[in-house]
Amino acid sequence: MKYSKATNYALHTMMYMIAIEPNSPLGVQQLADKQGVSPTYLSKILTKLVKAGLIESASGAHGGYRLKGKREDISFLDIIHAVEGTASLFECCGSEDSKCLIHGVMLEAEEGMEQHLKNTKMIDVARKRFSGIS
Amino acid sequence: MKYSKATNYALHTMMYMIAIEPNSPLGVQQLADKQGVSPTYLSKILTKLVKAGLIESASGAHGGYRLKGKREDISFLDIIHAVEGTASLFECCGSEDSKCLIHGVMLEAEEGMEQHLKNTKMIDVARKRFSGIS
DNA sequence: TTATTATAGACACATGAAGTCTTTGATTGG
DNA sequence: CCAATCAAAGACTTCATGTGTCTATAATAA
Repeated sequence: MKYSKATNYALHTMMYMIAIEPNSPLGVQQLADKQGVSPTYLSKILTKLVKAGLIESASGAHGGYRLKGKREDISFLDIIHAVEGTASLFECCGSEDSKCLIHGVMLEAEEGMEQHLKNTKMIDVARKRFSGIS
Repeated sequence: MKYSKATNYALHTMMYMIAIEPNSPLGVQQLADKQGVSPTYLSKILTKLVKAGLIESASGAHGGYRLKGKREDISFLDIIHAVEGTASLFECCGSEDSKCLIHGVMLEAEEGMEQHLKNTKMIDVARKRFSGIS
């Protein structure tokens, strides 16, 4: 029961892209260097963010990744859902959800966490302070 | 990023033990039958609950597992921590926590979930309704 | 002493995370 | 058109963990 490292990479990469002002495409090589991770691995993660509609990609020379849509709207939950998926954290007695009170409590708790991740926008954190990539 | 099946088994077993009134020892065979899981596997899970101080065990004939302490105090979080451990769900830039704002947000979100699991007592759910084991 | 019951550990298996490598496809610049 | 650049996709490896099973050991009651 842990968030994957991929989620960590995705959050830091998105934080960087949101924090810097110019919205020109960034190469995966450059982004990977900042986190000490291989470019090919990071590209697999970023592709998930592309498919989720958070960023867009451009092939060819001077291509790379760029924010898509309004940077103010992107929440922590958007990125986490893109990487981890949207399935519930708790599976109970074979998807007969409504009857199981235990399942209900677990879902409420999970919603409590997601609510905070949904309300917290990346840009709010980016504005507080941005020192490099950490 | 999912809760283990072991947590599910632990929650249902504890819910059963809290719901039934007589506090006589229950054998693992009996408890395992209700959930369709092997006794030896369930015993490994219950041993964690013993070490966490939630229940106590007795060997020998007419032995088994029994609630320890006050049944009203046991929360969902107690059981989850006993099975899953108490480590944070999110690991960031090498445990240099305080500086990373992303880590801070993730911790706050996790605390939101834990708060709900801590405030919800097993007995509250047990009193609502208890139909068999689900 | 024997039957019963929990505990512990070794073991096997499946799954998913984490990462590498290679090929393909798209785009730009000359 | 050609070559360089860059993302996308898939096969593959490795490792850790969850999920069990099985057996032996220890404790307790009749």
